[in-house]
Amino acid sequence: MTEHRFVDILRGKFEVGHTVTVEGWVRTRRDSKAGLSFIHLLDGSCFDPLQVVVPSSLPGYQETVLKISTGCALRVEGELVASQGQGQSVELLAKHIEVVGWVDDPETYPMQAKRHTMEYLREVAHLRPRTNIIAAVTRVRHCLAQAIHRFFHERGFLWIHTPIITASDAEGAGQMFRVSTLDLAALPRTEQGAVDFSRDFFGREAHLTVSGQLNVEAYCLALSRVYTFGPTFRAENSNTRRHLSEFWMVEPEIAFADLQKNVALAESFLKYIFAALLHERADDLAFFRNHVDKTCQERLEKIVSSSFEVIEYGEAVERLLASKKKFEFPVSWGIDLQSEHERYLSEELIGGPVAVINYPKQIKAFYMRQNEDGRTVAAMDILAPGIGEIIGGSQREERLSVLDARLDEMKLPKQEYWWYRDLRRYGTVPHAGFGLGFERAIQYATGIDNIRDVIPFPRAPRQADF
RNA sequence: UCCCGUGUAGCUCAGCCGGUAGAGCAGGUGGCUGUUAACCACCGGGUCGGGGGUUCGAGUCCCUCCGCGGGAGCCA
Repeated sequence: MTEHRFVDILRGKFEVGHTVTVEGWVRTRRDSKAGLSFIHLLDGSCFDPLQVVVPSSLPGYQETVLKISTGCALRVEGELVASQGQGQSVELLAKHIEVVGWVDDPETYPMQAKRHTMEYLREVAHLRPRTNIIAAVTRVRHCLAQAIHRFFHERGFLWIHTPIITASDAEGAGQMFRVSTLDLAALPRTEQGAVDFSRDFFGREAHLTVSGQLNVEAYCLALSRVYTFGPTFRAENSNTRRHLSEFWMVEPEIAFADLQKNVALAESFLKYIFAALLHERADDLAFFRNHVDKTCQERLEKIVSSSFEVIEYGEAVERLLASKKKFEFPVSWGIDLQSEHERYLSEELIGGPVAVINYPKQIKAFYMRQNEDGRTVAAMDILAPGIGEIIGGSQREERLSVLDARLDEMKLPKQEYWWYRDLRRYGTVPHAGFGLGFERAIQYATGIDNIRDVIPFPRAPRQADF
C-alpha cells in the first residue's frame, strides 16, 4: 500500500520533482505515436484521476504498456511534473510501470470507459465502484456517515449497537424477515399442528429488526443522549426506487426532552451533516451537480443556511386547502399527508425546510405521546424542498396508563411490550427521538434517483446476487 | 402485490405494413496526433430473454413465463 494517494498528489502535498510510487486502476489509455502514452489512473481517494505519462522509450513499452487496457491494476513509480496539457496541473512521468493485475479479456471487461446505464451497473455491482458515479456516491456515503457520528459524539451522544435480531414480532413497522434454524423440510409441530417455535434456535420466533428505536429508548432512559446507526430490514414486497429490503437508519433518542427539543436536534443535525458534505466533498458534489441533478448542491446549501419553520399539522392542512391547488389526493384533517402535499408545503407555501408537528393520532404509531387535545400526538416530520419527508420522529409516550390505553386501542399485545412498559414504571421521563433513512439522505444529497445506487450491494425483492 | 413500459452484438440503441440483422462505442490491425469519453480506415463479433402458437415464412403478430425499469400502495 502506497502513501502516495492521488488526493494528496493532486492537492500539491508532494512537490514537482519528487519521485512517488502510485497504485490504482486504469480508466483510459491514449497513445501518441509521437512517443507517449497517457494513462488515466484512479485510486478512489478523490474524484479526479492522475494522468500518467509514459514515454515510449520506457523499457517494456511495446510489450507491456501498449497492452494495458481499462481496468488493469498498476503500480507506477515516476517523477511528478508540471503538466504540459490541459485538465490537470501535475502529472506523473513514469520511470517504471508494473502491471499488478491484468484484465483477462479487454473485449468483455464489463466496465468500459464510457457511460453505462445505472440498470446495467447494478448487474455488475462488484465492478461498478470503478465508475465515477458509484465511487463518488461511496465517498459521499462515507462522509455523511462520519459526519453523523461526529455530530453526535461532539454532543455527548453514545452510539448504541441495538440488536439486529429481535425476538419481538410486534414492532409494528411492516413485514419482517424470519430468523430460524429450523429444518424447513421437517418443521417441528405442536399438538395443534402449528410450527413449534419453542424448538427453534432462540426458543421462540425471531426476526431481523425493523427499527432500533424501542431498544434504544431503554438506553436513553439511563444514558440520556443516545443514537443507533445500523442496518434495518423490511420484508415488504415493495419494488420502488425509494425502498430497500436492507437499509441503514439513524435514530437518536434524547431524555428529558419534548417535541420542541426534538425539532431543534433534527434541524442542527441536518445542517451539520450537509455542511460537512459541502465542505469535504466539493469534488464529488460538482460531479453530481453537472451530471446527475443541477439542483442538488443548492438544495443542501438551502438546508444549511435557512432556519426551519415549524407549523402545526392542522395549520398545514388549512394552508393546503387555502392554496386552492388541485391535488391527486384531496386534503382534509385526518389524512396522512401525501408526498405531493409535503412537497407543495415545503417548496411552494413555505419555500424551505419545515417541521410539521402534532399529527392526528390515528395515523401515527402507538408510542407517540398523546397531546392534551386527545386527538393529536406529538409527532414531527421534517419536510425538505425537492424530496418531501426526510425525517420522522416524535416525543414518546412516557405515561404508562396512556401508553396502555393506546396499546389496547390499537389491539396490540401488551405482554409483548412488557420491558418497554417497564421503562414507564421505573423512573420514566419525557423523551423524544427521530429516524433518518440514511440512503434517502444520500439520495437527497446526490440527486440519485434510485436508492439501489446509493448502497454498495442493494437488497430488494429478487435482488441479493452479490 | 397492482398498473404501464421494456428485453436485439461486450455496452447504448435502430430495425416500417411479417420476407431469416444494422449503427455508434468497446475489441483487433494499420495510420495520425501532448492526449483528455482522442481522431481516421479496415476487420472480427448475434440461438433477437425462455417456452408455446399463427403463418409458406416471425426480431416483428398472439399466448405464457422470467428478468429489468417507471408509477401506485407501503414506508425510511
